[in-house]
Amino acid sequence: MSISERKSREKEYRIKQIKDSAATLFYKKGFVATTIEDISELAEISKGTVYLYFKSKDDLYYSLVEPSLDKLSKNLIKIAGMKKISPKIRIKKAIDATYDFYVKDPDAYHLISRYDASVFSKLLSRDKLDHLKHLMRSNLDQLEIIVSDGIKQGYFHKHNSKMTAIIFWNTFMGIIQFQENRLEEGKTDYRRSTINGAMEIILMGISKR
Amino acid sequence: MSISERKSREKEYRIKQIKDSAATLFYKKGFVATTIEDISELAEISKGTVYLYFKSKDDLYYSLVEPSLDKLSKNLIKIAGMKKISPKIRIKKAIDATYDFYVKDPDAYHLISRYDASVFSKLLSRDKLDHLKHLMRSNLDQLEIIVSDGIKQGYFHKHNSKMTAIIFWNTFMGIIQFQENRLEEGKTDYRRSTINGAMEIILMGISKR
Amino acid sequence: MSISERKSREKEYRIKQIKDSAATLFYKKGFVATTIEDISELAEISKGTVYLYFKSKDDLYYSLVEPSLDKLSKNLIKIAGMKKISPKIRIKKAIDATYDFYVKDPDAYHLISRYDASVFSKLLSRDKLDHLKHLMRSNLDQLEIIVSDGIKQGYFHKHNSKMTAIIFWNTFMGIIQFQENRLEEGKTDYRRSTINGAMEIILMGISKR
Amino acid sequence: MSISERKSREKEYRIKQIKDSAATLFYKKGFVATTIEDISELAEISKGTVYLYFKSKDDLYYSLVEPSLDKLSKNLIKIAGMKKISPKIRIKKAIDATYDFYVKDPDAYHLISRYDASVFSKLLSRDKLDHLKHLMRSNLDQLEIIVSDGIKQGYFHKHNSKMTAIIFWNTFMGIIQFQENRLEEGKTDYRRSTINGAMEIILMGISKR
DNA sequence: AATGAATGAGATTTCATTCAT
DNA sequence: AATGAATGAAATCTCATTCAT
Repeated sequence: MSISERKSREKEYRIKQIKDSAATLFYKKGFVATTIEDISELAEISKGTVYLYFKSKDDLYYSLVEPSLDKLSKNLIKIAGMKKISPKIRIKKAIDATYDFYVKDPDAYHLISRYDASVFSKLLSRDKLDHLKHLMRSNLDQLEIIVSDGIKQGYFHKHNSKMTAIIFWNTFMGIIQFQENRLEEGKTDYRRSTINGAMEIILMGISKR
Repeated sequence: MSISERKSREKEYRIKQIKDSAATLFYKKGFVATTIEDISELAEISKGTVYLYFKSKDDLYYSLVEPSLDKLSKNLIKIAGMKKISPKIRIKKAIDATYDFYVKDPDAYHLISRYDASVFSKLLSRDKLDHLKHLMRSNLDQLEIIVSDGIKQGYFHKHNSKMTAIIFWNTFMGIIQFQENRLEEGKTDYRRSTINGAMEIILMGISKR
Repeated sequence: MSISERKSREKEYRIKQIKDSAATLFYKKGFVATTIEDISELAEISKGTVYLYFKSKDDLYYSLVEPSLDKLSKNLIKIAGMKKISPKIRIKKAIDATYDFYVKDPDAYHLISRYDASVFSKLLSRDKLDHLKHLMRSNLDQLEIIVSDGIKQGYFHKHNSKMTAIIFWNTFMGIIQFQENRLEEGKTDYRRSTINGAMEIILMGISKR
Repeated sequence: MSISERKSREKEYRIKQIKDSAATLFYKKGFVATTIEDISELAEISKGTVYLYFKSKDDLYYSLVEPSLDKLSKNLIKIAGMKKISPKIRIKKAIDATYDFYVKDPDAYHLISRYDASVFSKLLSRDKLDHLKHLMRSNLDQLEIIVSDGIKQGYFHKHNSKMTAIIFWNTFMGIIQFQENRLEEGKTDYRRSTINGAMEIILMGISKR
């Protein structure tokens, strides 16, 4: 391993350290309540070092949220576009993709699920804010597309497809939140099964027999 | 009217002024971004006066959230207890009560719907926090009771009743949030109709035919 | 004296305290090297109080420089406009006005004479910076007008009037600076007489005999 | 060329690179606003390397100002000492030397002309500060010597020679500053001609006919 | 009871300087 | 000799809370 390779690897590691610490704290205490000092202490570096790698606090937040959200967004777009696959299956795939994203990067998921534009409207630049909003909106759009396909193809009852997408989306978020609270209290992990059950109910509710 | 009566009435009015202003601003800008000065200006009083009636900023927040949440909570408990009425109707009544609460005091509703324990865990005392959690949990519990009754009485399929309650609850919150965003963009108001539609779908999903 | 009168008077006094401290320190150490903490300590108040009366550090600077510079500017405009008075006398009046300004508010004078746009271009808003530049430029313009009149009326040799104005202006500033250094070393005060002498030389240089 | 020779030459070059970059930036943005990083980037070296050759930021500034000022100072001393040449001609020579210095190394000139002891009194050590002051003072002294000779030899009116020197010096600086501002605005370059004109006026003012 | 001036702790951000490689 | 990552002191500014009037 060359020196530059090692340096580059150490740099990557340092960035990961900071991002991990930030994600943990943002999740635990919220964006505003988390200070750069908190982050630097958890990452066991100095305050200045954070600014070596991230232009500002909101830049750090953005760099944490954007790639994960972007990836999920692209996955959902791909799934929504699989027109040959039945809408019911596609819905399940979309749920799987979202759950997968949640399991692989829970911190990022929480940042997204807690996302509250009003908190950041002063801190994030217009561009960044709009981009995040766009991604958030897109996820809902993909679900809507699938539902809409299901209606057109006669699988689902005629419902407002946007509304139906909202039902899926919010139920997902709500169950994760609720089940996590249960987990904290030391109970059995029913996250995946509850999600599945809930999605079944909604699918049942919208499907023709 | 005696002098003390008038004084007492003025005091009540003053407190209402402060609470209204705080609720509006907490909703519009979020808890952290709202300053005591903002609140006092909107209430047309001085900063010091706020502290005459409320111990601290978070005490003000708590006194805003608690009674509203408490009232809704009591309503839902009453509805859940109407064992003679069919679970389907009771669900609808619960939804009506929540929607009513939302329409009559949107600011308070938003405070509740955006309630994020982690943000306040540093600001609110342990008991206050626990009490709020308890009320939030209770609302879900009432929905669960109704669903559970519906299952026992053979109206609904056998599902996890807690999960079903979550579906109702989060769908409600999600639709309000989404439709409000639409309203802000100048579009038609579909809040009530979308709520109704969504609840129908979920009821359809869980009901036997 | 009513309570509000006294309060208002105390407020004025507080503002004066801050301005005086700021002017002293800006002059002694320069704008950048002077911290808000320095100012607040000299004024025997807290940091926060400075921000109670001034929006920002540059706002404080601006509020210090602008009125004084504005007053001088207006005086010079008035003098330049006294077309019935001979240019020679008007030049002397202009010098008197500037010296008067210097004596009455030496701190403001020094802030102006040290004014270096490049230092403030990052700190002062475009508007404020442009306004200050405009005032500085105006002073030179008035001198130019008088010189120009003198040339038209045959009193002065044909010279570039702008250049001649620069000679007057910079000689004034340079002498003050030099003589102040001498004063610091405990020598006799020759400020006024040296200014007079210098102005005589320049007038001699440009006048026809 | 031996290895040590090459090394030494490279070292010289490196130092020149740093100094040039620093001079450019100090002039363009001012001492405080210029960061060591800015300088190292312009010099195309690393931050650490700057500290290999200069003890500190102010040491770099000093090493930039001192030699330039020293050279000008020596030139003026030489000119002032040319007792056989008429004072009028010597004044012109002194102006030429200063203008020459300005044209050949404008960055250094600006560092000197903007030199403000108060800003550096905290940054530079006592001796360094005193030495710079001494050099600045010397330049004025040489002009004074020439003027004084002119008075003694009956060419000039009896004036305070120090004051007359100040007039020359500050007029020079002021004109450069003013004409540079004009140049920035895209106007014609009148620097040299305006300097000449101004010096003529002052000479006229002090000369007997 | 009401005011609002004053406080000062604490947040974000910058940058000269150091030091291990 | 050269690098540039890391440091941490210090600067600006905000705002919940106090308190004299």
